[in-house]
Amino acid sequence: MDNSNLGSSDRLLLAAINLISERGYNGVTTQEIATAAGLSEKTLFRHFGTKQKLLEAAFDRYHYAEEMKKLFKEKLVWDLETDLLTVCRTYHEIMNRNRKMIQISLKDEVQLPGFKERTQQHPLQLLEILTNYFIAMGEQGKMIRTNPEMQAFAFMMAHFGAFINDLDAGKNYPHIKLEPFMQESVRIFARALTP
Amino acid sequence: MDNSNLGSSDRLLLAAINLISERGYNGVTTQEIATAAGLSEKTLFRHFGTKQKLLEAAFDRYHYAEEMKKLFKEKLVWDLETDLLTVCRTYHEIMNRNRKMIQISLKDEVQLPGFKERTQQHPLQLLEILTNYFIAMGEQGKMIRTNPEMQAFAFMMAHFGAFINDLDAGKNYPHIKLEPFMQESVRIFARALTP
DNA sequence: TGATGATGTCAGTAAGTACTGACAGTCAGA
DNA sequence: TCTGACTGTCAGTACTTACTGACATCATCA
Repeated sequence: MDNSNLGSSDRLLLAAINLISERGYNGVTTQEIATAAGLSEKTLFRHFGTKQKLLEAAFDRYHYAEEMKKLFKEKLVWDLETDLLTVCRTYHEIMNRNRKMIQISLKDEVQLPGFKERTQQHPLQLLEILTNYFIAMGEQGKMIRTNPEMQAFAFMMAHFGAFINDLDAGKNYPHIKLEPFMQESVRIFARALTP
Repeated sequence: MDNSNLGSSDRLLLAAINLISERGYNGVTTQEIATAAGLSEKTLFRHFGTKQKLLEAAFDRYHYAEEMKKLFKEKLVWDLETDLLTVCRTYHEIMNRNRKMIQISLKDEVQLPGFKERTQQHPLQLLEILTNYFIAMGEQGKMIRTNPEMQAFAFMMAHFGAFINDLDAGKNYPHIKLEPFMQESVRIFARALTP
């Protein structure tokens, strides 16, 4: 990765995220991070003071939140199959942007207060939005009215599972691709939930 | 945990699995493992030689495989809803037994050849079995015949996601319990896949 | 030119940690 | 009672690693 156009802090942050997401916090040395950033270890400490603060800075800078609600409100067209596809496309998009942070949070040897909570904010938000959407669809007679939250949860879990499964560059099930999976899962849920 | 009835090796293995699954390989010292086992560090090295070999021994001893196929062949009754419930119950059972090993494998700082592969053997097996089951059900006219592998994959991913989500003692969605989730997911897939 | 700010080099400290050797204690079984 | 297997203690080695201080370099800009 050539980040020579970026400032030193940014290069260090990116290198830290890359390495830590692959090998874990304790599996990477400050020396390695600095070298990967094309800088000296001394510079790393001049910028961030400690290794822990480097990770905190990376965390503050590269997490994306709050965009979920907006994305949904603007895009839904109140057709179950269409909307489910939008939802899971958006979901995978956001999860992919946060991929490395989620990987770090999964490994999670570090004791960063609020680290896990913040990376897991998105799924929680999505569950709430999707549940409300299912309820509204039920009231419009476009969906069966049985167990909206659990159904939303099941839909989410299917895509969460697929995302986690794909974290290591999709090595588990190499013949299964994301796009057809999204389409089939939407078909299944649409058929099951349509009155 | 009181394992005073077990032999020294077993106590060390159990302590290692517990600690490493929580904090990662590099996050735990041999001293801590020995203390947690109620033994001295020296004894740990007398038994296993190196920290790495301790983990390998734990891995060899506490992974469960090969039982999936048997379990299924004996239990299926060729009714979609019943069988799906059996499948996902068995799945969660096996995943839970392997819980700590899967956690270690997720953190995965260690370079154990074949470690990930072996912990991920079960899902692969299950996908194959479930796909063949879907095909057979289709031939019997008890299921729609469209995309059996992807449908099996979607069902698996839903439960894989739910399992991973539950790994940290179910802290993410505390109000959602496993059993009702299993039932609802089975209902969804049964409704979607029945002709 | 000279000052400033960011960086590199290098030597070094302090702590942690995997791992060893020597020696002693305990306890079951012959 | 003797033996042998197992364990603990303790001191210590060798290596790694987060982090620091002193000093040099270099580009920019007034």
